[in-house]
Amino acid sequence: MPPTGVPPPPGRAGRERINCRDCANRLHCFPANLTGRELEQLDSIILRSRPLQKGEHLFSAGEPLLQLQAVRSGTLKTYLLSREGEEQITGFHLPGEVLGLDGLGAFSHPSFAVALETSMVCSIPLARLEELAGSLPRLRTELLRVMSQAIHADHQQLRLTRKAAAERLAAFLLELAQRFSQRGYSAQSFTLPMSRCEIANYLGLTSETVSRLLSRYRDKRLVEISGRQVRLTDIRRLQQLCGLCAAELADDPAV
Amino acid sequence: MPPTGVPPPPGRAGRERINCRDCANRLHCFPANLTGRELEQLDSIILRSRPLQKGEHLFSAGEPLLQLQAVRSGTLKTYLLSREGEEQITGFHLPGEVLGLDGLGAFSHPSFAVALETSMVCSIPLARLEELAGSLPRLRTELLRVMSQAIHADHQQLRLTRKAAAERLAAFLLELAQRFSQRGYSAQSFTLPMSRCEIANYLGLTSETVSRLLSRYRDKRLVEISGRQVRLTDIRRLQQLCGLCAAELADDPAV
DNA sequence: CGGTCGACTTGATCATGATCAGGGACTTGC
DNA sequence: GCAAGTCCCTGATCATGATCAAGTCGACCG
Repeated sequence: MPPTGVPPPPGRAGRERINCRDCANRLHCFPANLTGRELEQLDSIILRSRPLQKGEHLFSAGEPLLQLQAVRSGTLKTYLLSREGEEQITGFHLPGEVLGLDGLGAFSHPSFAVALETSMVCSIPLARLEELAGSLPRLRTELLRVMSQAIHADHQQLRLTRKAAAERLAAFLLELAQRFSQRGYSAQSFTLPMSRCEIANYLGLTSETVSRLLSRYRDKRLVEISGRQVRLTDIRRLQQLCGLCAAELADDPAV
Repeated sequence: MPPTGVPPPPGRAGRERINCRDCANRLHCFPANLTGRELEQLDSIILRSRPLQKGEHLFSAGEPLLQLQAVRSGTLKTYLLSREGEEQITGFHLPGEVLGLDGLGAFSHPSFAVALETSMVCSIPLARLEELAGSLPRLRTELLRVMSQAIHADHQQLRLTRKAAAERLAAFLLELAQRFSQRGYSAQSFTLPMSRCEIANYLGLTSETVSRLLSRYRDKRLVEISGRQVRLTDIRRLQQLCGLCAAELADDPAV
């Protein structure tokens, strides 16, 4: 297996006492806008458990939702399972991203979360979080921010769904690159934490189509691909592609 | 124009002082689980403004988001506008449903909301809501519930996207029926508040496909259709259809 | 080392739904 | 009344991406 897409955050040994203040993910995580004392209070209710191995589930649909969970390192995917047993991936989650938001209302998970590689997660017990939210206005604001971002992201994803396959995949790669870059990794060069199949599922395509498109991108010198290792060699044209339709990729000599 | 899909809630004259306690939508709205004093406090910060006419915008992308808004009567749609000017409908909103959740983080609307028919809306100023949330734990829970439901609904919508057209439309009709029914109207017989074009846009189809499918449903005696007036004559088989693919609708003699 | 397994790639064919085109029903305004 | 406009329906054709079918590559393992 190729190396993982999301190595542990740079500049931090794994051994020391982990806390939010020093966490490399802080600015992309839940407590992005909390300060000093607030951060300490939040920190004091957070639980950090053992790493999840690749393929291990963090939670499953139907289980009670007793805590929100934030990715600390690694990558997870969340997915729904239909009655017929079809998996529908609803998201890939990088460090700093919060899981469990879809079940807060029902206090029960509607979805599954599984690690795509060895991953660490911070757990925030709901009962204590709600209690703390009473005294920390900024924490409330943060909660709303995180949830509202999730809603907006879902809408964007929904919008993508209507575009041609080539455009969807380009947008997916660019979005991944941007998220890696925000987290201090290269935007040009990274390792996909997920399989072609999972990308396809997420984008509403088949793995064959994803394969073919990646090959086409490679032939057009937009990307270099080797297994899950990706290098975006022409981000500009990938971005242009996102505004165009698939036909334009095939026909336009500029692409 | 045909009669509106969502008449004013039964049992309430329009003239008296409107409040949450007596509102027909209460149980499907924001304050579903609030009681006595809590309800009064929430009620005291809510503003009710003049009705929106069909086609009037409640808000537009880019505008500051100073209040959450709940549909009191009528129907609205929310949509995103791409740089190229393409509209993507993100939802149809019946009485009791809350608008603006996608922009809470940024304090600015990412989407547009427009009335599909004459509609009334209750506005909840954000500043006062956040203040009130500090003292009312149950209000905080409600906020989370509403947002989390929105996220879950978006995931379901995303899941639908992968199904065949016939299935998507059937699921759409059934979901609408269920929402009407929850609000005290008939689940069998209702008037669509939106055009074929808008249904198509929402479902990621074309209006031609929606038209054809409705005709096919009619031929198969699953529905009766007259303009925007819909009668679901065989809900059972529509439900079965949701688990099947389009081919099965065409081939299966049972359908 | 050979063998197996899963992930990935590539080619050929097919079907779903988009696109293009035309016509009808109904509303609104003059 | 007629004209113009919008919404809706239906038919014909086309293209995108799914499906079916091999085959390759690399990792892991006895």
